[in-house]
Amino acid sequence: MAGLTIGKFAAAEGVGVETVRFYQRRGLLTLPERQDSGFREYSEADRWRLAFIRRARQLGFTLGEIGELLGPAEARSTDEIVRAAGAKLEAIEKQVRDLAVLRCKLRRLVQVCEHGDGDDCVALRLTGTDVNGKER
Amino acid sequence: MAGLTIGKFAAAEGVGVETVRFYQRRGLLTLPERQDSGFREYSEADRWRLAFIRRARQLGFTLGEIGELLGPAEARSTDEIVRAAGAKLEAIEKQVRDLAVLRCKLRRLVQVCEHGDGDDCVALRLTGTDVNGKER
DNA sequence: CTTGACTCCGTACCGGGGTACGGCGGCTAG
DNA sequence: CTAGCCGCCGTACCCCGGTACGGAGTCAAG
Repeated sequence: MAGLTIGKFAAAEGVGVETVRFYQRRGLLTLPERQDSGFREYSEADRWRLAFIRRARQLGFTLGEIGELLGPAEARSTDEIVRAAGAKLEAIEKQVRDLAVLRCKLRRLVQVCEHGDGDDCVALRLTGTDVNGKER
Repeated sequence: MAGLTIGKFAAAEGVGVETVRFYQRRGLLTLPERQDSGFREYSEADRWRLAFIRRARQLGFTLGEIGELLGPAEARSTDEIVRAAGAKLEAIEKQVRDLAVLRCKLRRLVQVCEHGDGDDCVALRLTGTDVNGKER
């Protein structure tokens, strides 16, 4: 059954209590039921929602994007999610390409420097011209 | 060729004036000569330094790391640069691997959702570790 | 009943990387 | 000479994603 208190709830998804409160403030988590004492009481739906947020974060979505996926209609269609995922995928792929370039630059830097004659390779200088090719 | 005023200097490397001042505050750019008027006067060495910073940023170094590479002795050995580049390379490679996983997840998400029967694929569910529990 | 863990709330803070503001003074072209 | 940039400075603000603090109230075990 539900009835998780914030600590259990947070622990269940491996985040901190403060993080849960933070997500609530951001409107990512809906305001939970309250016990008579005023303590928050989390349901399975809440738990699912938090899991969604964490997974989406791991997938590279920002909290803002997650908010858009999650609200405000609460009834985001699968379609929208797919589109968002598609867009994110594009972004990720670009990022991967960029990183590949970067990795390549760094590799060359290391290589050249390691058995170049030292001074020849003053501080990343080579990354500006040779390696890069075009730089702004 | 020296004697660039801050605006020209910044523009020459494609950054904003405020950014140059910001780098100066961070100690990434050394305090430049001043004209009698008090205006900053940038030399080629400064220009090179700024270029270094921008390139290093593009290579994924943080401003903190750049600061360590650049100072305080000004005479960082090639060795140190190489080591830093090597370490950065490691980090980048990890990042690439992570992104690859992520990309894979997103791809699966998109694929499954696109020709699954819709409800089967409620929002990112599949990407998690077998989350059940349905919303609505 | 007491103690200690948990929860409440607002607010402030962290690090990263800038960006903007506002009042002032210098510089240059018309 | 004067308008209109450009530069000076400190400070404040921005987004992002949290994290921490402190003084209350609550709950369960001993």
